Amino acid sequence: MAVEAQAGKTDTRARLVEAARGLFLKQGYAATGIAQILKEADARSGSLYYFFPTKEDLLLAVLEQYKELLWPLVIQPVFDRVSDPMERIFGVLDGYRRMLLMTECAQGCPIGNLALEVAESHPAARTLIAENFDGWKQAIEQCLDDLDGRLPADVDRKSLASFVLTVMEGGIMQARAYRDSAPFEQGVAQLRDYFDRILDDGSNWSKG
Amino acid sequence: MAVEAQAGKTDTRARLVEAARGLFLKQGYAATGIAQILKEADARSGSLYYFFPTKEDLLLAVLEQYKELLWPLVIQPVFDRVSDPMERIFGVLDGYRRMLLMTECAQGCPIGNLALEVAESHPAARTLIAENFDGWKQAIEQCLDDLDGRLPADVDRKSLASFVLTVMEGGIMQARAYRDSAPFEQGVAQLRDYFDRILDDGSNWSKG
DNA sequence: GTCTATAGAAGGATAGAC
DNA sequence: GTCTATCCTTCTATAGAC
Repeated sequence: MAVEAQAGKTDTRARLVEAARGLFLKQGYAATGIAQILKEADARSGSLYYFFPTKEDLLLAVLEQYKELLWPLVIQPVFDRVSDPMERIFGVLDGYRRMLLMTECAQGCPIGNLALEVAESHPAARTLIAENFDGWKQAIEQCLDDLDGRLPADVDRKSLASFVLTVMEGGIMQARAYRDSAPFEQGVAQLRDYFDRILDDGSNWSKG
Repeated sequence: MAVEAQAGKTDTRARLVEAARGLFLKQGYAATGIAQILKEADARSGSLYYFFPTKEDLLLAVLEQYKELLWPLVIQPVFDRVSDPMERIFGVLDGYRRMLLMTECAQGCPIGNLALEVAESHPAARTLIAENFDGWKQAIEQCLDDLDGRLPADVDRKSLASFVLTVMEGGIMQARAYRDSAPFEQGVAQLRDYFDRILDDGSNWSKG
């Protein structure tokens, strides 16, 4: 009954978004051609331009999908596995470490890549990038709130969540530049050291 | 006597590098066309390909120039103005804050942009990007060494210098994504708070 | 070292049949 | 919604005169 409820309903749009997502991640936006996306998605240009009037609209669809997948793919799996709020934060960060290791530090954060490449020239994309960052930081902020009494009351949760993202993105950038995950791992370790110094419990539990 | 000591010696090569540098910074590498570089430099393609066999060679020249300009343009002016090692670090960071403010957060760190855009697809460029990062971190590391007794002996200077770069780059990325310098400034403030907690002098002098 | 002219491929996007 | 065919622009790069 729904508009697209027919059997054999088209998945072309989804294939195009998925192909574009992967290629933008590996090569960047400007370096990826429409023809390459079509080949990867096994689709023809008529289909692409039926769904997306311009290449930029395809980029926006990719960024919308990243927003939708943030919780189910990046946050929730960690939250399901880990209950301690502090360890949840570092569990999320560890997901990025794994991505670096799996790709030999070739691939990092897709949002970060696009942030630096298209932020200025594509205003609508920049907004979606900011919204992706917002969603990510809200997950971290929730962990900080859940720390309850362990985090001193005068600590700005939003600012600290923003700092976690800053360390994550800066660490990934260095890991990619050096093709070595060590700068990322060291940055995360410094961040943990910082948390240890902020937190009220003096047990230093996380450093063994 | 020297090879290029004639009066009216050509500056075409320098104009090409300068034009490419500015356009790569504003638009990225892939999004910048040769024709645009030629127009900006007021040169013709014959000249460009006389000096640079490929577009990538021009990129490498830009990255070499960044290496050469790091100290005279980024580090030395701060070191000349400020003597305290800790304030030198934050003086360098403040230079990036100024760049963000001057450009309404459109332009950040040129090396960081290129790191994420070309690191994987252009190996030679990636190496030069890493060398640029190395030079930057060496300047920070020198400040850390100059702190003498204020920094506990068990603190890894290299790792901490890497962390400063991580915070700088991650902060610039967020500033550009939000078109707001606040995330950068907050990140720097958190970094200073971290230093305050690490340093041996308990006076908390930097927080008033 | 610099010029003009242009090759040859790839770019994004469109038209119109089905 | 998908197909083929193609338009027009831009791209990187080259050729050859000066």
